Amino acid sequence: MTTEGNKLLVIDGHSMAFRAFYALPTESFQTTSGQYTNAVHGFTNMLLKLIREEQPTHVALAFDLDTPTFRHQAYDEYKGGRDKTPPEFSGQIDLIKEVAAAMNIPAVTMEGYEADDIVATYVTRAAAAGWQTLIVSGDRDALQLVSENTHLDYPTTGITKTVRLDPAGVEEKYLVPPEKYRDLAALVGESADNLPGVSKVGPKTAAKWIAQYGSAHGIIEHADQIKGKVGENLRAALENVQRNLELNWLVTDLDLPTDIDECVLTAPDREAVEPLFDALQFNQIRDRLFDTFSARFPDADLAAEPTETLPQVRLVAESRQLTEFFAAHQDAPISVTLCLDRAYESLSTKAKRDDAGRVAEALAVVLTPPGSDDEQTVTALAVALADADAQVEAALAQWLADPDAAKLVHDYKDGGKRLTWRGLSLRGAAEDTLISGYLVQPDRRNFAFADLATQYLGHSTNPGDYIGGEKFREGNDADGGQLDLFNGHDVTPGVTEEDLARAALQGTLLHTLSTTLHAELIDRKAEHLLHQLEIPLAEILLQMELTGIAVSRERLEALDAEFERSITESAEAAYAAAGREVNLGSPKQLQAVLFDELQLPTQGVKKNKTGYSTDVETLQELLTKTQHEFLVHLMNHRDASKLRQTVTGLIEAIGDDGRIHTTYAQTVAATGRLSSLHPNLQNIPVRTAAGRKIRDAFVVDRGFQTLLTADYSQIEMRIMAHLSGDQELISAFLEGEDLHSFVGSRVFGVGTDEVTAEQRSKVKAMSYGLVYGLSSFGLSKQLGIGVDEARELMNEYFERFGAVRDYLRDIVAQAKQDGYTSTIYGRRRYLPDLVSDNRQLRQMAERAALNAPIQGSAADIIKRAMIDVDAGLREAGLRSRMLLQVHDELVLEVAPGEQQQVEAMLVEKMGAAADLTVPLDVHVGVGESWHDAAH
DNA sequence: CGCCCTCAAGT
DNA sequence: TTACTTGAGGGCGA
Repeated sequence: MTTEGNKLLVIDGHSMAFRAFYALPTESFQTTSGQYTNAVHGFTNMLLKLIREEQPTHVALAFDLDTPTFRHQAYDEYKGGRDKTPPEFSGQIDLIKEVAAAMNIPAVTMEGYEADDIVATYVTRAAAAGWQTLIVSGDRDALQLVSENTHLDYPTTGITKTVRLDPAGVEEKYLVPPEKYRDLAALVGESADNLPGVSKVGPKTAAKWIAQYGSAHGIIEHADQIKGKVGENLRAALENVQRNLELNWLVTDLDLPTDIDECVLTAPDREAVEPLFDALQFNQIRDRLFDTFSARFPDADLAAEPTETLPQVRLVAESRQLTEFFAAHQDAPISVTLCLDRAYESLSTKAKRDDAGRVAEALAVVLTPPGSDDEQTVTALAVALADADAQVEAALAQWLADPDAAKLVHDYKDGGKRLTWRGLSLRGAAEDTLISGYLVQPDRRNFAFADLATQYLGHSTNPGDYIGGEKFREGNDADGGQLDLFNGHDVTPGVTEEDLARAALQGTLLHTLSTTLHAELIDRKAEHLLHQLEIPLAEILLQMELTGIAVSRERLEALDAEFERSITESAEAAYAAAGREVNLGSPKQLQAVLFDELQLPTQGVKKNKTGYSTDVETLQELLTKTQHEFLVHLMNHRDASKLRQTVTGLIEAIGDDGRIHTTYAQTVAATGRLSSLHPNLQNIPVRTAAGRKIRDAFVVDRGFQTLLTADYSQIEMRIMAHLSGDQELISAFLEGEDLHSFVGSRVFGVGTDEVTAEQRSKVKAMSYGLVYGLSSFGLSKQLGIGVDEARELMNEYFERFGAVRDYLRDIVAQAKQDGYTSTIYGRRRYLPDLVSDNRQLRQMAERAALNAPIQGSAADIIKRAMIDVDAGLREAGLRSRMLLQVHDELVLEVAPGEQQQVEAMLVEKMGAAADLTVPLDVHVGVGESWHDAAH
């Protein structure tokens, strides 16, 4: 029975599900019940796209089983060495099969065979019947099936991008025609299947041989004629090649449970789709599925669910509309979303990042009131910033700047900055879903609004541009047709009606999302962290970022030149010592020079994934052993390069105002710390003299008297004393003695003034190490002493400070029980890996559990201090201002005549920021530069 | 061009 | 086999 015109789509389900799994982030695709769905999501999308675009008449999915196949029986190590399937993936294959069932598409498996064999059998039958076939598979074995009527879609990146291969395509890409691909693969080997081939033989050599001898068998027969090293390798690996040939041959005559005729595509089973997609929380995909099939099967009952209704948006024409709107919604917060300039989206990521967001301007402000139950659609107002009249802009400006007018936002700090650049200001953030999302899930990487909406509201639509930038990942190409609804024309320069509607949609979702997240925070009694700590802090950080810190361009440029000279000199000296030029910044090339050419001893040298390490520690050890001159020049070169890199970064970051404006990331560090970026001002060198010169370039600006630094001394050990309640440690701080001398005296049983420098540095390393979960092994390495001596030191330490040991033990046990750690102020960090089967993961989580309450409490304390200091400055009517925060240090710029008052206020407020059983010691310094102020 | 790795700066 | 970060540059493969 020949049925010309039929077209079969056959998909290797396992390989494509895996591709989908790695292409999409797990954390963005999780149902409320916790089931991950990223692979299901990606796979289903891909399937629908293929059905829509390829219009197949027949569709089949092939899957592997967990049980061994005939290949495993023939070769024990087949597919050995593969990582275990990630737990997030498990169950998703079954869900994909359920999706297939709901769509009436067969998902075929065969005991003892792989998905590939099933694919091969379908392809063979379809070819015999004269059908066209499209294979979709991420497994290279499928290449051998390509023919005139059978093409292969092979994924390149992710799952969205594939390359379609016909016989010519296979030959172009893999250098041999499809029917010879097996021969090539057998020679080259297939690492994914743990099948080694002939060493040093890659596709090019293999293809050359195949051209010469016709096939792998031909090559084996003539193996003795092949010259050189590769010939030897070939003769040594003949068994491999034979075995590979037996294993990479696909079975084409399986007795499949579903014949190709039964794979005919029919309408999906609506009764099955609805509950399944409800459970998966796939709303957008459901619409797409019904759209796809209703075009194909007009008679089936597949009318799409009513499409989402975007909110109504009214463009404000006169200020009265705004004042009435504000009056009507006085009692409830209004969400504020921004339409950003889409023109910047086409810029490269590099260009966008270099200017740290300064490029994407706010073009329109959209204000959305809370929705009500009886009213499906709400009406939002939009103000076009480019062509609003003066009165409208004034009314908007007044409301935005009013701290008592409650707003809902996502990323207050970013939005506030963009509005400031347009001459507006933003105050009165009642809720910020960026921050509440972070407080709920501090380990999360990405807090894009759309992703939070997807996770918490199951709303996988495109809310468009919003405060915080970044469009919904799925992009617009899938629903590009929707633009027609709005004719796509701009209602104000750069902004279409759809943009406004999507911003308003985000506005309505913001109301729901903030309620959801807020409820979670109340549930864990952490709501005060949002309203009393993080949101007030965001306002302060916004001001600090806008203010920036003055630098001396001259000093930086002088340093740049100085370091550049030093780089050149040390490089030349290094080349002379090595006997040749080498890229000193390349660990790989250094390995060659150090260990091959210079023959430095490799014994005991630390290794990493690429071979012997070339980090400072290693280089220092080598220097001690060999005194080789190259090492000195290399290390000088390293130092100078690193310093120069910092300096050039700073010079590039100088703004038009002569100041450097960092950006604080408030939702990155899982412990609650801030981080600083573009540029990072929290890792400016300080330990070396050359490095400190860089700090000398941060200076007080005209109109101000001095820079001032205020830092907490040993805040983490003080928190340790407080949390553990260790009387000995507490008394150390109460007596105000040098901490490490005190600890040393107790550990070594001598008087505080008899502790030697060596003893002091040992217990100092130990004290700091404790906070990070240091082991005796680690301590021995750090101090360069034996493991036994390190263990002895730890025992002695814990003997004297027993409550510390108990605390550290209990904190891990408690975290294991609760699933999370808490800071003094209730900031949680969830550590699911504490119960992981993987020992390394588990131990990492245990160390994180030791550290999180301490580092996190320190972060909370300085945040509280910043809020109190800011209030102190304002209440006293001072002009002095905070510029930087470096974890336990604040840098301020002091106005003339305010120094004494500011100093006293800082010491008082920072000291009182937490009520611990030990005092908080604050050290203050002033000076013309950051370096001077720290001394 | 994007991704992974190594190295190094800070608290 | 010590926590938390940002960032540059090399090397490799798509």
